[in-house]
Amino acid sequence: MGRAPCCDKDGLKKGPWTPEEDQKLIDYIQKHGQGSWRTLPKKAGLARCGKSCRLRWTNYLRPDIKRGRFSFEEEETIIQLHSLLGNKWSAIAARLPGRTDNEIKNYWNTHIRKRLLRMGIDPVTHTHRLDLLDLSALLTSSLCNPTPSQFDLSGLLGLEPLVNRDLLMMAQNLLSSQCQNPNILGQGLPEQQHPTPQFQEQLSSFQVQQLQHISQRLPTCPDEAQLMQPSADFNPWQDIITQANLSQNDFVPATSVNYESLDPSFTQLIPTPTMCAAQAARDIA
DNA sequence: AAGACGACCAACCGCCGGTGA
DNA sequence: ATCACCGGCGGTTGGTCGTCT
Repeated sequence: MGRAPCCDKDGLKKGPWTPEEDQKLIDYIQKHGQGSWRTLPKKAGLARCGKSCRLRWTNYLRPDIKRGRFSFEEEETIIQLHSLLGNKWSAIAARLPGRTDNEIKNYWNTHIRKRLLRMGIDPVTHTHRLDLLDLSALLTSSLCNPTPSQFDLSGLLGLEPLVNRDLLMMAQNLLSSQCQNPNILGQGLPEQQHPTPQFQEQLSSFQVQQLQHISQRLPTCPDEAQLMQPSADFNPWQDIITQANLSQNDFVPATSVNYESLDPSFTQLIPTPTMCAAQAARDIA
């Protein structure tokens, strides 16, 4: 049983602050300084709880607050600090003069987090994800340029603990179409490895044209700089995630992959998701 | 024109740690 | 050692506004 909320008493106002309330708070703090939040509202003539006053002051009324859009430098700083500190918003805010923890938290959740996801970066671990195009790259290289040993699909099953099984099946399905040799892929799989009817339905809406479309939009001969910096408004993984109606839970962070458990021919293709995507696009084209 | 939808963000909520009685 | 109080923190909510259909 937690403590009762500090402002559940009758008569205390909640919700948005009016300009008059703001002015009362500013006047009081300019005259007496901040602190003693519990008693401040009464002294300042405000029908608010102390907590509400403190929040209003620290997040909005403080004179040293910098308003307006975050600069590119600030954004980069937030990303770097978040990779070190995690969701320690107050610690991050302490290193960004004029910005509040609440503002940074909001900005992270509404802008940066989404941008990282679009770039194929896990916003929690700050690492690239092992995702569908990683798999497609692995499969493409292994199956479309086959040697007898690479035709053995048993090695692919080693990926199964790492990736949603349906996702693995989808990758196989995609590439079986691309390789125009679906029989190869169907061989050697135990019955339980085949996708559920429900998932097959999903697959039907996610056809090879989509991947071809994506491959056309990738640079044909990307240099390393381009590979490492996917365009902000285009991310092939996001397209695929959207098309296939997948969720984040269908993926595992690349850092959690046990590379040693994989066939060497796969691990050499893993370096970055972007590299894999470009390789897959080249192979398909 | 209007309703649906999503993005944004101020504000709230519950919890935690520090402190003093 | 225990309890109450206080300030602070991170997660979540809900109102507002712009865009889309």
